[in-house]
Amino acid sequence: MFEKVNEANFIQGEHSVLKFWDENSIFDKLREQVKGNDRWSFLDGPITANNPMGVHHAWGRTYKDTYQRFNAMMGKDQRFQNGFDCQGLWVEVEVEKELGLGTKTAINEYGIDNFVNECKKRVLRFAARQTEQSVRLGYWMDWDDPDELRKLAAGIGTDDDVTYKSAAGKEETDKAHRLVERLGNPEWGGSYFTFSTENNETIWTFLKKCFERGKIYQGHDVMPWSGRGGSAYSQMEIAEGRKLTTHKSVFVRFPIRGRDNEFLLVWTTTPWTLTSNVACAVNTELDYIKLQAKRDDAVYYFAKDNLNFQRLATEFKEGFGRPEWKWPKDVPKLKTIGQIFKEQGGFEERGTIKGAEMVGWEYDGPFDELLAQQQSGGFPIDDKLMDRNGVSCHRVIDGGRDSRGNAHVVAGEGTGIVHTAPGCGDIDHTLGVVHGIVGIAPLKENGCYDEGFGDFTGREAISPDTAELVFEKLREKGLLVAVETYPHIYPHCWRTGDELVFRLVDEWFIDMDWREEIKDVTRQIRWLPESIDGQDREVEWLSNMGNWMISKKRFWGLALPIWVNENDPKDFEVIGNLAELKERAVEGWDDFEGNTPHRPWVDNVVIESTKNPGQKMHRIQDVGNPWLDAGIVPFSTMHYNHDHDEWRKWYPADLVTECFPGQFRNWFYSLLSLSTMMRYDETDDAKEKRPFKTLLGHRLVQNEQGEAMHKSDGTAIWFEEAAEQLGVDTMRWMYLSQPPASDLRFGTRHPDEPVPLQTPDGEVSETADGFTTCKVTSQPADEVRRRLLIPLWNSYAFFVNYARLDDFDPNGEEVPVADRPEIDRWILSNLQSVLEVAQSEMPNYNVADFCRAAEAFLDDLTNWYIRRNRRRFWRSKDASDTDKTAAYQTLYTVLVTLCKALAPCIPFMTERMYQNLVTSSNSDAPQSVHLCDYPQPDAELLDPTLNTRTATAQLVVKLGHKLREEKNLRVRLPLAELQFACASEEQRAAIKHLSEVIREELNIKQLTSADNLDDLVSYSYKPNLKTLGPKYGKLLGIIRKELPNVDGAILAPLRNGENITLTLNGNELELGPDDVMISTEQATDWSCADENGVQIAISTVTTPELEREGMSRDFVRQVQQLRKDADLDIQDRIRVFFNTEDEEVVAAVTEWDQYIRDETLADSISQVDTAPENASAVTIGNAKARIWIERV
RNA sequence: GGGCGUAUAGCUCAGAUGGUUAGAGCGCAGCUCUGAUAAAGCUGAGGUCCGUGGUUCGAGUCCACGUACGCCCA
Repeated sequence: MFEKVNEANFIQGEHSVLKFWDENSIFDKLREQVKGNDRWSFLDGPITANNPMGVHHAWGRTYKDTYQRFNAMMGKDQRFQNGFDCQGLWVEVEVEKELGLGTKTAINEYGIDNFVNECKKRVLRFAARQTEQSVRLGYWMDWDDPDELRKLAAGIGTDDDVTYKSAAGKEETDKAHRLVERLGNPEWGGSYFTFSTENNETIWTFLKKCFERGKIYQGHDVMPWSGRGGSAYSQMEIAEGRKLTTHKSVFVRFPIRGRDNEFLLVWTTTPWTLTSNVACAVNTELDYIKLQAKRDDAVYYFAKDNLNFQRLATEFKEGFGRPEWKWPKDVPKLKTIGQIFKEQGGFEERGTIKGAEMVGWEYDGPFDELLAQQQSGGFPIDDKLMDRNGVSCHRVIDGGRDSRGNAHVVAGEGTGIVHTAPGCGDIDHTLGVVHGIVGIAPLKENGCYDEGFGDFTGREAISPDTAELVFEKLREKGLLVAVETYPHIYPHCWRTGDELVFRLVDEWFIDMDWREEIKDVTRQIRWLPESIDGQDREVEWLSNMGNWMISKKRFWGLALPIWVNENDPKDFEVIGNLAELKERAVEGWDDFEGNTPHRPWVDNVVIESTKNPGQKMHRIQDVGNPWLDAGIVPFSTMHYNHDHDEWRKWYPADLVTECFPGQFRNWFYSLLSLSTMMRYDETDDAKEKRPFKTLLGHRLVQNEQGEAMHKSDGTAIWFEEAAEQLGVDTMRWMYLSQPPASDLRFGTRHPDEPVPLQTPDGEVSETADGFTTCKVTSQPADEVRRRLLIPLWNSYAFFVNYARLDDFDPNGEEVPVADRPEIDRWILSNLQSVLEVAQSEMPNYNVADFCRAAEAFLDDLTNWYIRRNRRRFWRSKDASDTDKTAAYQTLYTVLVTLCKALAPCIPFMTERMYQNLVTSSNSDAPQSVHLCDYPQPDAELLDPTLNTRTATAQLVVKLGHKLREEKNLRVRLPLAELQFACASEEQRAAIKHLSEVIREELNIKQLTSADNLDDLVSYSYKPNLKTLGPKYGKLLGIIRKELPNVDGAILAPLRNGENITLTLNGNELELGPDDVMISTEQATDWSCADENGVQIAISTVTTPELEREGMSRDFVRQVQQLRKDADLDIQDRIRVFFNTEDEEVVAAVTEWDQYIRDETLADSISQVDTAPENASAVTIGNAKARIWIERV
């Protein structure tokens, strides 16, 4: 027996389903059920376990869950392994904040071991949080118990033994860090953690292969550097951190040696680098102006084109290329150089010279008194350049061209004379090497000036005070020409927001000269959605990227397995795994053993050089780029190193899905590169090297206005806020039905409106992380509920509540489908079509199209099938009523099948429905909808003619409604006749076949088929331009104008398919039936319409008999409303009373007494002289009446 | 600065191959229907199809230039 269905209470229902799954271990049963079957391999991209989840994380996770659930219902064995990204600067930054440590020095003082332990703890804590949130989303993965993870977090850094219970239920007792390094291993199950020893060691394997191919090298280069972070940034990281900012830029003059009162005019946006100026670069082909200032007769040289160049004119008008990068309000428009000199007293032009003539000029630098400028060999000292120093190198050089042939020095923004500081700039550094000039690298790791820079020593480069000091000193020396505020896009640290500086560093790189191999692999992969051209984007990145900087001078991350000879920096080796390290170790192994291969523990293991026996090698202090951690997972999590056969089973993954903006140069890139290298010595087939077969990308989650949501201004929606206010099934459908190539406008958070959330543990007013929970509104969510969830629930409730009254037994003998009415066969046929879509689109990772088909089906179900069939369900019970049984069986089949088909998408609601519909009456059925087989379309039930036939009837009904509307004839008023004519015999047959349905829907007494409706309509004729255009060309204008005026009698043969000839404005034309389009207009007493070859006319004449019948239906309608208002049960009987002064109403009620009583379950209808106060005033026909009811 | 893409109703977007009166959903207004429905149906208002020129009998559609916006790369 079904349980009565009440209001949906979606969110409460979700919590009860979670409980049901948990108590009955449904997910475990699913895994058991598919174990050993054919495989479907999904590879999860690790989520950064550093913060709680927001709604933007839930989109991808919904895809992951839905495709896994679908494949599980299709019987596929899977790994179900979630991943957490654990290592890297982003964790360090948060832990630094927690601990109040601002600098690397502070971390060193705190103790690297303590700090690294805190990082591990933070990762474990947030992994626990994200696990809880994911479970709430209904995301089925092999989760660790969050409390077990928290237990491990608490144990890290203590000497206490911890007993940990793994996801697979195994218990193990050990020191916390020794347990933690093994998380995600095959015996324990659970999520993978990129800080695991398996993961780190597999990266060592990768780096060793790179080393064997000679791709690892140490670079001595100027790189973007974060002073606070104490670290260089790779190309990928810089791309994430570009911001619009303003700097004080400065025009400065350098006195030319040997020329009296003549200067190079130089401009820079980074005044701090002037301390380290070594040379000036010009473009040899450019014209340089010689300009004499009136104020002091000084002569300046700079590019001629720059004199009146409107600097940043476009940017002033239009901003810097992104909506949020408008010109800053408080920054004035930039002046031209000419204007600057005019304001300073005017100038005279004294001719021009070519840049080439200036090359070789020597000049005095602005800070030649600094020790660093005077030190032989530069700063730091370069042994090969001991014969020169900064001061002696000051001369004009040729800026040259880059690899694409573009000049480094161009006219425009600056002065055409580029201040060159090889210790402070990328191109500068290259130029320095080419021209054999010394470098001066002023900054230490912390971003402050080193010794040797006078008053600057110890100052922070990016501090505005430093720039002021530079200006002050230049002013004293008479070198300052002008200072201005200059807006530009400048690289910033992507996490801390700090400005980056350029600094000479030693970092480790992978030479990416094997990029063609990676491109070949990229081309073997299917990139979805097709519209975003993912493959092209990836290939383009691979073509343009530079060598991969993999080192970072930080603390928490992969310990790069590079050991360097202490006597010879060129002698280094890469170690491929811990066993190899143990074998090679000559010192420090015993202290290290038992710790994870992280800093600081691994740092003290010393090995002996192979090339130089007897010499010791130490590990470099750097940690690795975190994208190595995420890129190795197709190998590490599938046990490449320890169980190659197992790995072979799951590699390559069938699917990877992530939010794509940014990932082409991050995770996708690292996956492809690492996989290509890992397999280089195993296969030559690019297909065999691909880490995944298909990539499904999706775009970003935005607010309802289409703007980015930010944590900082309170517009980012926390996962719980949405889950407990909108419902998770709702959210999932929003994600799944959204085209992945477009941003999802999710909803709006109202940071000023705190609301408490109802949870199973009671009401909460903040998230577990301490954020106040605020109101979230979402029109898209409302629409999903209105379009999908509510109608589905109501269909289900309708079925169950009537089935209960009738004691319907779902296990009873089936009425053969062939014996059921057409409408039953129609909805069953439509159901098969939906299943066909599921079977074609779900394996194609196109769930959105399936969602669309399901919504369209649900619309047919509620607004046609159920509405049309209500009477079959509510008529009185009769055991031999096979038609009624057929109705129940049909709707039951539809609901149960739909439940299964939608289960991967909306797992909660379908489970609730399934439990009541199926398991309540069938103990043999699978215990959960998610343990069912995914429904397959049944070809026998699929009948396309049913669909077109019904569509034709629906079309007639639609046209009929339209005509009633136009003539203001309400549907309750019966009309006498509808005539129809059709273009095809098929349509005529369909309408005849379903004439009963049409009559009921339109409340029309009689349907008449006609060959044509000529007597009821007149025709109008229009030219068919598509056929006439090619024939008559320019005459078309005349034809269009004149054809409607031609006598209808002349054109009539066209309607019978005959050709005609006519003369228009002296032009003789021959017209065929295809050349003219004919439309209908109506005659008196009839109203006509046509569409798709179906033409109908309804009689608009009413009679007193029809009016009275219409009034009786009005009366019924009003009584039903009263029943509803009184909250009566559908089987309650009533007595009806009415009061009116209109005789027609009395006549109608008397005439239709039996009908009204049947329809309203009324025992009696009585006319009463006076109505009580609360009687309802209604309109019956055109008359007034008051009616009221009493329950019997 | 280079490359790619987009521009259609208040909002989100459809509109092969050029063709008559440019559509849908949401929102808005009105009407209708309703013993499951927080529904549904119909009608209506609302358009400089970014601008300018061109090709054509005919351009939202093709071409050129311009403008704005987005993405990628410097």
